[in-house]
Amino acid sequence: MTNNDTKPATDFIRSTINAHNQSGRFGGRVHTRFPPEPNGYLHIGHAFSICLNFGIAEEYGGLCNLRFDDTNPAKEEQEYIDAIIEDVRWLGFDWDDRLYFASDYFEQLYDYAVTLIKDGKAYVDQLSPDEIREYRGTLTEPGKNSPYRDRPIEENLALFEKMRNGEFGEGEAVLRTKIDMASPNINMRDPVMYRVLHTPHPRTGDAWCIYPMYDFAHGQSDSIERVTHSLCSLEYADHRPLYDWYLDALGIFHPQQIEFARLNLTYTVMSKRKLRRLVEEGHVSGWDDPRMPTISGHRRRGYTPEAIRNFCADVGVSRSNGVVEIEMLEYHLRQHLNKTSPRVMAVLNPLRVVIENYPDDLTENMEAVNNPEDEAAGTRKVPFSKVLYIERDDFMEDPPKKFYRLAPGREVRLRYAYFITCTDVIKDDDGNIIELRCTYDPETRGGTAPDGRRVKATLHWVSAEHALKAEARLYDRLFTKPNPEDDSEQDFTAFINPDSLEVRDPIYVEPSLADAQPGDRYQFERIGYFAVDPDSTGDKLVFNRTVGLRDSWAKLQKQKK
RNA sequence: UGGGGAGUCGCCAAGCGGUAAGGCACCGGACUUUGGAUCCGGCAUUCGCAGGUUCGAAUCCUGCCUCCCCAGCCA
Repeated sequence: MTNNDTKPATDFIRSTINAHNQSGRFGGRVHTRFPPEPNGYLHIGHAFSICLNFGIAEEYGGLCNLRFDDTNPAKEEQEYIDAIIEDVRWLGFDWDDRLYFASDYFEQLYDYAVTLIKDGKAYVDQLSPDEIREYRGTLTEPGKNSPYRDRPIEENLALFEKMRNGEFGEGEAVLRTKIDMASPNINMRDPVMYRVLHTPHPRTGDAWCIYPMYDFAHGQSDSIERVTHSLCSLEYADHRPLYDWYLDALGIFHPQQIEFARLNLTYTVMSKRKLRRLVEEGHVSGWDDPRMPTISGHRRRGYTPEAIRNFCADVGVSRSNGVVEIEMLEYHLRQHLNKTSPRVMAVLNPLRVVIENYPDDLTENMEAVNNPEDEAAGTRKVPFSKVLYIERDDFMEDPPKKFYRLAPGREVRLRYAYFITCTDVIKDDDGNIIELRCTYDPETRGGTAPDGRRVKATLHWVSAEHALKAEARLYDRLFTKPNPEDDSEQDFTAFINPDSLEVRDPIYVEPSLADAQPGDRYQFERIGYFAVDPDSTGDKLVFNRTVGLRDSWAKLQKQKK
């Protein structure tokens, strides 16, 4: 299929794991985890990490946990937890009963903190947030010790307990690790372990008013879960010394953190903050707007989990920051949809055609193939009659070179039906073409001429009398620039594509679609792949264009411009 | 200017001292009852730059350049 088969599984992560397996560091065990913070919806960048974590575990016969990094109740919500679970599952991954939350470990984490205090490795600092920042120093200047740094252990113990008991307001006290205020790595300058937050937590409610920081929670959570390989993105490389420091200081099971470059895509944005803005500022209809790079947006748009997984595997992991062209994702999308989507005929921009020599009251049911890529998909009947709709783009009164479709006097094939020849063009008073008159050759039923003559084009069509009216939502890229975040002058919203959504209503689709259900995917022949939107009602279907078919005629046109 | 990472075709990415995989994109051509799909062919004398080591370097050494990340009581 793709280079998946040929690509040697020797990227730097797998090499490291192989080395561990050789040395026996983890006894040949491979256990990973996907650790989202429930503060927003998952996007395709997360899908990359999900595929990596679950994929590697599977490859090595290991396990992957789903663990929420819910240590900041100020930003986290149950709604996001639910959505994330649904998205990871939809992508096709399973964590059995290993659904965990960092908040499940709050008591244990608290005990770990007490241990560090008792070992003289942590202290309660009562410097203000501003003072802490000042004391931290800068990138080029060392920081200096807090005046509270050398408090007696007993005092720290008492103070930390007071923090837990709610005797401090937010910003009045924090628990810090005693490491090195002069470290060239800022993360090692007495990092904060706990802060006071008088905010109820989605899961622990008001049981706590102090919450562990990421650095103090993540590694210990990995350790508690016996995770062997803690895969994270590049920006955490600077945190690895701290990750290791806590585990060593506590003397507990020590997983290996490995960092990789996250996935970026052209023509979109990938930060939760920016995605949230798109939603909150109304640039899109919601987190699951089909133009969003969220998993839920892709799902609604008609993407398949397989397409996303194949894409992620094909991109590969590395440590270099890059931006993958959206075309590569679309390639995998078409690749999978082509094999799995039933074909159907739909006319998006109708032009009425009357077959003058066809009987007025006759309806023939033409046999059509459901999926030429999959014989098991079978066939169906499509009604044909005297009055039809074809695509406006499939006719030109004065066709240029290389335009093979219908034109005055020209004969083409109507897919699965007859050869027709255009005999007349009907226009309104303004000169707009409103109807075509054609004749058909009864000998060509099914699409082949007994005399062996050929036509250059095959058009899709729909019977006017039998067609169903529906709505089509045609999506284009959300941004006009490949890297909308690149501009130093303008906000990324300045590059939102004003034409990213075009609604066509009505469109005409063949009657076999009458029972289509939300989520069903089809290929509208010669046009593209479409998925039924949840907005569909009993009497009106709404189709989202997932992605267009490759179109060499359109490409030719583009080149001319 | 401190620390951490990265620089191989337009994009992603193999390569780990023996003379530049693969995929996407692009360009040709074949085939075609989707101008779809499929198939065939083309597409880096060169690996950020400059030196050096070596019979031989993208791979080793030295220096330089560029880009990304870090100064949240965010993750």
